[in-house]
Amino acid sequence: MAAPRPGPNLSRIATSLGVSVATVSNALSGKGRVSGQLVERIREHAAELGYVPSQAGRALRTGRSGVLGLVLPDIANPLFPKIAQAIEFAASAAGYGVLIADSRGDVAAQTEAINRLVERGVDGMVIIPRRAPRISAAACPVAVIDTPSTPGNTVAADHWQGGHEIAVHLAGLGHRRILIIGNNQESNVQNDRAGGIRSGMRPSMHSETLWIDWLEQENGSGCSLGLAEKVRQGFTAFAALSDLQALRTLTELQQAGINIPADVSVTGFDDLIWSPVVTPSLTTVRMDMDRIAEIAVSALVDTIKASTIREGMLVTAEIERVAMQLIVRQSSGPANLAQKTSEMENM
Amino acid sequence: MAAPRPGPNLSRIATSLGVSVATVSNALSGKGRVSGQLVERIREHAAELGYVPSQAGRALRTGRSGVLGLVLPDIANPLFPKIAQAIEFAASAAGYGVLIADSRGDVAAQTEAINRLVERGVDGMVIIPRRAPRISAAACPVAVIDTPSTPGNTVAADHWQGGHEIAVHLAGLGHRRILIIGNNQESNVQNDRAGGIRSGMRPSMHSETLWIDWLEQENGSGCSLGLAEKVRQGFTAFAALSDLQALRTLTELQQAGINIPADVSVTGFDDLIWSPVVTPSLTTVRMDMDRIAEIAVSALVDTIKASTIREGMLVTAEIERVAMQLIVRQSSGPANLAQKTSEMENM
DNA sequence: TCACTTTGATTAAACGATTAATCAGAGTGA
DNA sequence: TCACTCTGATTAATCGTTTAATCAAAGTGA
Repeated sequence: MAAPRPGPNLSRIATSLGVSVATVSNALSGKGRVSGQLVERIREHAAELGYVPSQAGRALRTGRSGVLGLVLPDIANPLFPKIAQAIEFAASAAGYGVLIADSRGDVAAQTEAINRLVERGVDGMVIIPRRAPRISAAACPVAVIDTPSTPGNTVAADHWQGGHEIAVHLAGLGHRRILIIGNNQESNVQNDRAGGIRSGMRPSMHSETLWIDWLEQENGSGCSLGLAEKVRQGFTAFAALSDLQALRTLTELQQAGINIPADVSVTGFDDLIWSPVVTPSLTTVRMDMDRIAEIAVSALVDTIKASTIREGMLVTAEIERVAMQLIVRQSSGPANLAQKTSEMENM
Repeated sequence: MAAPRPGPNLSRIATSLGVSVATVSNALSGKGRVSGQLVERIREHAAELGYVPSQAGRALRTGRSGVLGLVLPDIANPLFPKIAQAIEFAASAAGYGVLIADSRGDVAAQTEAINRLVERGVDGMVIIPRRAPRISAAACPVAVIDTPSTPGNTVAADHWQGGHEIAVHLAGLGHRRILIIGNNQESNVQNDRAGGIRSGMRPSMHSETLWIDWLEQENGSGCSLGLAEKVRQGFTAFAALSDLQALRTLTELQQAGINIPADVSVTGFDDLIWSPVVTPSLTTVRMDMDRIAEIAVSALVDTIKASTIREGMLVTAEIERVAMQLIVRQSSGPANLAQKTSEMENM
């Protein structure tokens, strides 16, 4: 009735070679004391038989599952593919598998999702929170990727600096009135990005911030952002806090007959998949997700290896902020101003 | 040195209540023969201690890990969040965890990714292939989600019917010349969608197909699609085979000063995240990923439970095609023709 | 009362790997 | 030759769960 055995196991290899299981285990893991000659014979034979160690057996004995959890409270975020890919890549390079857990945006379900991961015996988890929920200390090491200003953050892109780059870029192009377009004011990430933009503006410049969530609460989702009116008010640059909002901005302006970048400039954040292929292609700022993931995972793995028992704790990394990179494309250009004196100031 | 013990286990509960481990196991699983009274006492005490069964121990004994693998050869596909979310939801409802594996587009790495999953002891896997690579029979049941026309497909959206819906919609609006815009001709999904569109056209209608990959191989990635020229040639409808291409089409036309939907119509596929919020919002066709995932996962789980040993096989489901739903938004409208006789035919 | 079934529990053997402890034999120096 | 250290291997315990086999006691029918 019970499952016979799919593949070969240590003892099969052992009896087949006339040695003990311990020797086989030692030979394959490189621990213990086995003569080089025998090691080679065992390795060869194991490869021949297509031996794959049973994770279950190993996990039971060592107390380590070799699996990390990835918690995404907002899997629908278009940033997700990049994050998932980067984490999966870094984890599998470190010999770990990645178990995903999603709470479909529901904050209450996040705790449940985390518990599910713990029950499955993950050795640690990477959490990408949204709107900074309190990370309830789980029963394993936890690395948080959000933004440097979030308490408990392990590593993240330097969203503030990214915003700064955008502002400096726009200032250099002569823009004086910038409309910052965000989604939700409670997002730490978006706030840092907006703060960074403001910090990079010159004293002579002016900015306003428009939060789409507020607007949609009044006018319904998918409503117009009223950007044509903003153009009339003298805004020449629209700095969205995410490429999704940048796209929305871009198309709304285009539909209103406003030319980009001739009339106004639009910038985004994150360099999402569509950014290079829309017309005009989007000037944006990119986070080095591979590097962030690599730092987060290696910090997590270090903590896992250091802790003798499975205890809950927030992981810290040496480098906790990774610079964002400005990608200048077609959607940003020189400000279309009556008096172009501002360019002079730049020299 | 070795991990002491994080939580309580069966034997701790057993000794604490003065019964045997087997009895505790039976009481908690509802198998064997235990008096109702004792069952209750054991359950209470287990809950009190916060007992969580060790997956490792269970997996070792039963040969089942309770984990499914999700293989995405192209995780960067913007469709991924929806798929991942739906699969994860269906799997966790069925009591399974989801381990992701990605090959970063590299076809060769796909086999390696599958092997990694097998090594981790997944009970089965869901594979979403791209460009129909041969699914090398893995050492476990496999459900394939691609398109009904792919051999070995388990369940998928009815891409053909989705295309048909698009064509009927455009025909009803009076369009006569349709440009189908796809990415890659080798994709089964895109071919089925295109075929569906052609099948829904009336005899009087004409279509051409433009494959972006070809164009980019000549002109570089991110190049113009030359759509303004197509408009001059009399095309009034642009049916993209994915919302990403639809977006590219939309913005290129807008930038050329062509109004949508007044001058021409644009449609997409998949109802991706930006489709409702761009201006004009995108007419598209949506697949019921939740239902597809539910069918795939439950078929997979059935097969897993039926097979005594872990054997490789392609899973089949009762329902293998799920209808797509047309979402009419602002980007499609009546054809702007010189002679509007075509509308008459529709009556 | 005896043979037999039913009930409610226990015993013990796996599953497959890791690893501390042990051991036989060979080599070494005095 | 004796005592000692290495080397290279084996033994056996252990992780936590499941489950077939066993068993004692109680109930049943003749």
